[in-house]
Amino acid sequence: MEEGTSEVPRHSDCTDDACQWDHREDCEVRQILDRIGDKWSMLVIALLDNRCMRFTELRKTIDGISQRMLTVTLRQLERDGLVRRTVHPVVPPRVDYELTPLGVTLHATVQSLVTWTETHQTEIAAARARYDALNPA
Amino acid sequence: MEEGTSEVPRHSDCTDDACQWDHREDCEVRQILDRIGDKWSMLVIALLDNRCMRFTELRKTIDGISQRMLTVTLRQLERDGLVRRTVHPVVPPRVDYELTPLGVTLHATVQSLVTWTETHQTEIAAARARYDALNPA
DNA sequence: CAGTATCCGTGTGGATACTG
DNA sequence: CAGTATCCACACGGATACTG
Repeated sequence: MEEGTSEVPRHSDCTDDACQWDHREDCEVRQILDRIGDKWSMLVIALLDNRCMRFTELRKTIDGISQRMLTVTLRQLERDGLVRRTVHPVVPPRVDYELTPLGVTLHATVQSLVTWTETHQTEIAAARARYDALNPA
Repeated sequence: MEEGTSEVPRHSDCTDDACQWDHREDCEVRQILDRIGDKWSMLVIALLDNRCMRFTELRKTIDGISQRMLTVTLRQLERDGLVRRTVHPVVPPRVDYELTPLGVTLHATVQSLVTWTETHQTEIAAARARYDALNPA
């Protein structure tokens, strides 16, 4: 924990305003980006937009997710303050999940990334085809 | 390859406009998001903004990346049409990397995610601390 | 229903050595 | 300098079984 290095360690010769974040392994931005970039978190965030969903409802909607990974993902998102988990003391148990206000703001940002991907997926597919044609296995 | 299911398989009870993409495992959006969400791609995209950089320059700037992973990451980005690789036939070799126009558009989108993270990282840290306090290991 | 617990396969990525 | 080529460790995540 070398907290002594108090300066923001952006790379030394960076003079560009757009280069706002550093690139250390322990960079907090990267910690959070790793969460967002994991296999399932974005799917859950996207689904919970404006909506409250139950565990099984999420499980059925997200194709291919295992019970374990849904639990793990929801716990992480809850820990990060992005999702609120509400347990109803009934039998059988009922647990609702919804975005927190913080989660809602993330959803908007993630949505723009999704939109970018949708907009450009044909270009990317074309680029890949071109590359693969020029670079045989 | 069940191309027969021509309908977009968004979850059946979704009536929300914000729910624009489906959640299948083979969803193209997810393929691309997986690339963007991998360990190093975003770092490279972020660094190449408005700039042309050499291999070693990237290597030195991105803390913790191995030679292998930088090569792999750059090749994937090149294949996706996001980065252009230029080899100068000199000795010793010189290879420059820069964003393509498509890569530039992605950079803008990624940057908004980075900005979100920077803006909210203290909130997330607080939420984690709160959660960890309530949920002992 | 909404989980936990356990086991285990695989892919991602790190370390190291070598090369045009 | 800018890579390839191998080898390998470990975290991620899937399958299965069990439970309050």
